[in-house]
Amino acid sequence: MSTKAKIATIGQYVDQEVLLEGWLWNKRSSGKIAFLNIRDGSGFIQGVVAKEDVPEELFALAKGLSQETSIRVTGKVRAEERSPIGYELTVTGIEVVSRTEDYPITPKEHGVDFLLDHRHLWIRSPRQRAILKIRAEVIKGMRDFFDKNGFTQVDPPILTPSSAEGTTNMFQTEYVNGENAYLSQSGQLYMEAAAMALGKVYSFGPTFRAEKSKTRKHMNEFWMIEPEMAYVEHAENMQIQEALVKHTIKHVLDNCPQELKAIQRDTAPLERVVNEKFPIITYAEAVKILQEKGHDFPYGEDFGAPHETELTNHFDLPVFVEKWPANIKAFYMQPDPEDNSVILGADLLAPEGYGEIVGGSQRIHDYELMKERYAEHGFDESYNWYLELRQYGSVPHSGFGIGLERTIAWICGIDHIRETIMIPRTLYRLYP
RNA sequence: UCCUCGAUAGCUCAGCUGGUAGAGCGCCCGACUGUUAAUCGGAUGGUCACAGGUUCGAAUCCUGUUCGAGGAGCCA
Repeated sequence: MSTKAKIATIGQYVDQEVLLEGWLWNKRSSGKIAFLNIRDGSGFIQGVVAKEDVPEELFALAKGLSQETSIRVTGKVRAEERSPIGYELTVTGIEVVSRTEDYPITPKEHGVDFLLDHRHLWIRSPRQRAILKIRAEVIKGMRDFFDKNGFTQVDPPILTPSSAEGTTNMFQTEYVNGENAYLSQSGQLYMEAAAMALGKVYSFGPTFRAEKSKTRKHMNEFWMIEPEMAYVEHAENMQIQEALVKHTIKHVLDNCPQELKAIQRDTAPLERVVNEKFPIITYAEAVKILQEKGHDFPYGEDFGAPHETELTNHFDLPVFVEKWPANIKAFYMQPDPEDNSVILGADLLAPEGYGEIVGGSQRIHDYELMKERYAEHGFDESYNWYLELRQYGSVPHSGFGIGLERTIAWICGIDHIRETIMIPRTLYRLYP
C-alpha cells in the first residue's frame, strides 16, 4: 500500500512510491509512451507511462483515459529537470474512480460567456485554481495584519433596516414581521458602534449592491473588509491602510510564488509597492495634475476610470487622494478644520489601472454636527442608534473599507474581478 | 437607465455587392518513445439566437424580440 501524497509537497517523496488521488487534466500519448497531466487540487504533475515498463492493460488504460476522469494513481516520484515543478511520477498503477465523457472545457481557447456558464467547472483550470489560492492568501494576510495589530473581528448584520445612505441600490427582501429589510451594502455604521466597545475592530464579509453596473470593476455581491478605530484620526488612518496593503502583498509574494508564476504575474510592480512610500495628494492637487495632463476636468466632480489610471500612472504606486469636496462624499465624513468644504477622508487608488480599492475617512464625532447632517439628509428614526453613538462617550474615530476582489484583481494582474471569486454575481448573471 | 458591439458545428471563428454551410480545435478511429494548447492521417458533427418582412431565392438585406459582452453613471 503506497503512501498518500499531495502534489504540492511531492518533493518529500523522491524515489518513493506514492498514491495520488485526483483527476486527469490532460493527456498526450504516442505508440509507446503516454503522458498524463494529473491534478489533485494542490497542484499539477505529469505522470509518465512507458509501454515497455508496465503491463499491457495498464498502458491501454492510460491511453484511453478521458479528460477530467477521476483517478487514483500510484507511481514512483522522480526528480525531473524538464518538469515545471521539478518532479514527475513514473506511473505503476491507475484506478478509475469515475469516468468522464465529453468534458466541456478543453485546454483550448473559450469565450467569456461559455466559461462563465461553466464556472463550476472552469475553476478546475490551473489559472483559476491559482487565483482562488491567491484569494485565500490575501484574506489570510489581511487577517494576520489585523490580529497582530490589536484588532478584534466583529461581524455586523447582513439583514438591515433602511439604509442611512438610501435604499435605491439595495437588495430588498421581506423580514419575518412583514417590514422591508435590505441586504447590507456596508457594515460601517455598525462597526463604528463596535469600535466604541472594542477600540480597534474589523469586519470581513459579503456585501450586496443592486447597482446596474456593468464594468470589469463591479459585482453585485462582493467581499469587503471594514476596519474601524476609536481615537484614530485621518493621517493615522492612511498609515494603517498603507501598512495593511504592504503586509498583504508581501504575504502573497512570500506564500504564492507558484501561483503568481502560473498566472504569469510580473511581480516587480508589487515589490515596489512593498518597498516604497505611497504618495498622498489632495483632491485639489489631483485635479491640477489631470488638468496639466490635458484633461478638461472641473473641480468638484468625482474621477472616472481614465482619471484614476492617469493619476496612478503619474506615480506608478498606489496613491492616496485626500480631502475631497464634502458634497460628493458621504454624510458622516469629518470636515477638515482648516477648510470646511473638504473632508478628512481619502481614497486609495491602486496602480496599473486598477483604480480605487480603499475608501476611508475620519467620521464625524460631534453630536450637534451629526444632528445637522441627519436633518439635511432627512433620515428617519431607524438610524437614531447611530446618532446615539455621538451622545455617549463620543471620540474621534476613523475607518475604511477595502474591496477584496478589486485588491485581488490588482495583485493577480487580471483584467476582470469576476475571476477573483468562485461564483461571481454580476448584472444579468445569477447562474451557476 | 444610456451608448457601442455581438449571437453560424461541442469550442474558437470565417462566410464579400443575396444563389442553399466552411476551417481549426475537441470527441471517435488509426500512426508515432519525451510530449507539455504534442504532432500526422481519417471519420463524425448545423432549426445559421427567436419572430416577422422584402425577394424567384436570406446565415447574408429590413423591423422587432431575447440573451450576452465592453463602457458610462454609481461605487469597493
